[in-house]
Amino acid sequence: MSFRAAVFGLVRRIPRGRVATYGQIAALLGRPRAARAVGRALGSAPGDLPWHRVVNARGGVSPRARMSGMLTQRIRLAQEGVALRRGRVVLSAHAWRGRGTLATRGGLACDWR
DNA sequence: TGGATGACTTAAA
DNA sequence: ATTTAAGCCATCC
Repeated sequence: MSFRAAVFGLVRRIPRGRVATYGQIAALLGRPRAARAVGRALGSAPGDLPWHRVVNARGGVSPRARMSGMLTQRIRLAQEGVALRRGRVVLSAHAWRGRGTLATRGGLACDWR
């Protein structure tokens, strides 16, 4: 399975009203330093993928070529109850804890602060 | 095969 | 709080 497919699979497990960071996704996939690649993968995500639930380490909507995407992301997040305070998601309140995400491989604790 | 490309991240200034 | 610089990486061409 390609890294990309794995990313999609994991993103689909993020519950409504919750968000994950690029780094978190990468870590959960066993590639703690592939955060950047995660973002790149989302660039070509299927239309039904809840890509809007992925934000950067600071809880903000990462800048991108087209502004429309950022707008959509903010709107979609708001629609499911994820509010942005000063332009950032309050991770302490909406961060996805991804428990049991990788029951198979051990020692993959998502390390975030 | 090799280099370019970002929806990243962290450390430092 | 902001900005810069430098790693890091799966894809794409």
